[in-house]
Amino acid sequence: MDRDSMAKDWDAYAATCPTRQALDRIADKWTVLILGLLVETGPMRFNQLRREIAGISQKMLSQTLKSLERDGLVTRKVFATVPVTVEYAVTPLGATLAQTLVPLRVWAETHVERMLQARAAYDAAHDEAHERADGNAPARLDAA
Amino acid sequence: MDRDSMAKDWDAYAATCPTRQALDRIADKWTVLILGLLVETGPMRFNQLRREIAGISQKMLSQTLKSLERDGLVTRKVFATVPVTVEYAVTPLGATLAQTLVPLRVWAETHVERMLQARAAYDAAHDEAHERADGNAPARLDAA
DNA sequence: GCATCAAGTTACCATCAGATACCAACCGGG
DNA sequence: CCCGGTTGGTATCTGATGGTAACTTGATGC
Repeated sequence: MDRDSMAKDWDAYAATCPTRQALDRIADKWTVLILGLLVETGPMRFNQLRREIAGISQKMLSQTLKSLERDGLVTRKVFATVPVTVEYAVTPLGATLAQTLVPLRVWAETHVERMLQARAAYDAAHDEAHERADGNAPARLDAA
Repeated sequence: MDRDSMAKDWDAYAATCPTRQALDRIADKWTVLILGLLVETGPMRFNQLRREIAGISQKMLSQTLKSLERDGLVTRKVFATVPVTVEYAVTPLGATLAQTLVPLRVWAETHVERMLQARAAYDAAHDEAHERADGNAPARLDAA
């Protein structure tokens, strides 16, 4: 009855909880972009994904896709066509994840300007403090 | 009207877009846990965070907090108490981010079992294919 | 004088991400 | 016939990154 129907107190704040590893996998730049694309565009081929996600390397793409497939978030379908074709698609489980990942990408696109402003202000304050503290490097100690 | 209220075509799928770096920072295990904790518990001190987030090292905590402060997502307040006390709190901007990060942690806690099942199935299929390269192998269709 | 707590920093090492090159099958052109 | 181009990867090398543990600073207490 209560074998696995109930969440058994999974806690991402516990070091050894599998949730920690899961979070590490899903809270990932490439995962956000890949799942977001697959969910919005539908099934895609390997090189199609690679072209759409500018700047991703084959290694990271294939590696991330393999992880996602292993965790049941995407499916991989091979077509024995002329040059072999491989199609990736999100699973229902992956779709539920994508629904929480897409807002993350949207947040980034929406608030990146504010972050850049904050960063510039922080750096300016730091440069100022650095310059007025001393014009030269006083802490020139030998490496112990 | 549209001085900076309008997003100027930021695109996380473009390799050089700052959104990519922003996404890399916010789509991070420790960022999810730190912001989630600060938003739910309120301002916290350094070692308090360290104790609550089991398994995080001082290095990663201070590093992540410094990034978050630089990007205007948390504030750092130093109290000149007996042993110096430092309090971290989320900014309004950080709070908006936390609202999209918390569901991510919740998703992980909710669906980790399904992921573990999928992973076990995937690994079993792989081990099977690896150990027995004969007979009634279902994944032996490609005949490579 | 020594240990202790707070909040870090630093050194060191294992792992990882990124760039590049290569592979295998197939096809079209010269 | 050989060259280059397509698909979907793997292999290699290197610089960046994450984790572990030790050291720092500064006051407090025994």
